[in-house]
Amino acid sequence: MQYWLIKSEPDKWSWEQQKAKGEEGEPWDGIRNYQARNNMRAMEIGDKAFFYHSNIGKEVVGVVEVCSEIHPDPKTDDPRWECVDFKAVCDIPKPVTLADVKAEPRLADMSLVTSMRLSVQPVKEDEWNLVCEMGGLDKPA
DNA sequence: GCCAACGTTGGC
DNA sequence: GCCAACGTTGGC
Repeated sequence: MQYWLIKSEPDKWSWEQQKAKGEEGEPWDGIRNYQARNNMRAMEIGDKAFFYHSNIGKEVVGVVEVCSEIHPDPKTDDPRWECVDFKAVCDIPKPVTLADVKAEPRLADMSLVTSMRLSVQPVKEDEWNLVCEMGGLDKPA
């Protein structure tokens, strides 16, 4: 079981749209970065990820779960690009903003801070637990 | 809307 | 294989 963080501009694909898909989930297509794709290849069904709104909001708004194996990106014929599907798990009661993360010394090594532009990134277990706590979840998702 | 950071592409 | 040019991301 590993933890991740995925970014989306709410203009293009928002948390509300993700939740509306429910159990069916949604392919995380459109990733055109090798490191991000490699992270998706390392995912297993049942892994959890934070859903982060970039650009607008700049906050962690929800928790999703990997619900498919890696498969070709349906949006392109280029065989290099693959993706997994995510389904919504729960809201973050108090969204954790980028400013919150930067203000917390224990999160200084989080990829969100150190690899700002990476759109699919790993999250360490202690980081995961702390962000859950900051977000107002009683116990980590 | 600007611009810095950074990844990718392509010429040599 | 280097590196300049270019495109994209994402914070501000």
